[in-house]
Amino acid sequence: MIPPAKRIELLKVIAHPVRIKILEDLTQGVKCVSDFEESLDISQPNISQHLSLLRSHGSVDYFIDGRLKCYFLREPFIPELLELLKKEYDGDIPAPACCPVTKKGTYPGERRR
Amino acid sequence: MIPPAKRIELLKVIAHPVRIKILEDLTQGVKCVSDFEESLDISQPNISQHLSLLRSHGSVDYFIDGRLKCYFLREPFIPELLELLKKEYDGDIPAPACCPVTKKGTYPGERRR
DNA sequence: TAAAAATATAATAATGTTTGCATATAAATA
DNA sequence: TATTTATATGCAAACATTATTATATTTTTA
Repeated sequence: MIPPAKRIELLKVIAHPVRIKILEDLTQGVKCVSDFEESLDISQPNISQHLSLLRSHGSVDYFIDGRLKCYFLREPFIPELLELLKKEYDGDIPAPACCPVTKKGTYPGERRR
Repeated sequence: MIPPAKRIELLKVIAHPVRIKILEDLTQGVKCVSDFEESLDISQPNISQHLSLLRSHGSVDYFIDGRLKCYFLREPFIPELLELLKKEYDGDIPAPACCPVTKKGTYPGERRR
């Protein structure tokens, strides 16, 4: 079964260094826009744009409190993805023992890298 | 700790419907380019382009057997990601009980959505 | 009520991604 | 050796993403 288009879209939206950082920050708790101004070193409008994109994809939402907007994580897929991103692996998947098992059958050429 | 730039780059490369499908196919075993021609419904040059991008990021590699190129998964992060992508969640993360806990202190405005 | 603070929006330029198409390469076969 | 098969490459057009700048909106405070 192939992951549905929506989930792939979401993945694409998340896959940006600034947005990853925003989401990482949000796993620590609620943050308002000016908090991100401290941790992100990009302009305020740019932060708002990234937040707006994340919100439009349901990744985050906010409460309004006075003149602050207090953002929080909404999409349960995200914390697990962030965990996976940090995971370390030792070595690659081993190359398959022999090839090819394919619709075309086996070809006579010498196998090599 | 923030996932390093390389891993985010990789995520971005993976986050494309065709490439997800290619990687899904490869979790089933070795595939050559013409196998993808059957399962993907895009042109052969386009398939080669996607494979080439995946290879340049270390996601896949191939053996040559005759005139076939037999692609296989190389990046151990990928199978786990594909699993996670298929995972279902029921409902969003619950909104935090109260806000805001921020550098600016608590603002007097009424909290609301 | 005017000014300040916090955030958002719009327009734009720069950049990057994706695909389509034509062509190239390399190996196998006739 | 000419043809066919399998795959790759190069280039350009279409499209999407990103950051920047200026400005707008909303709320609070003076």
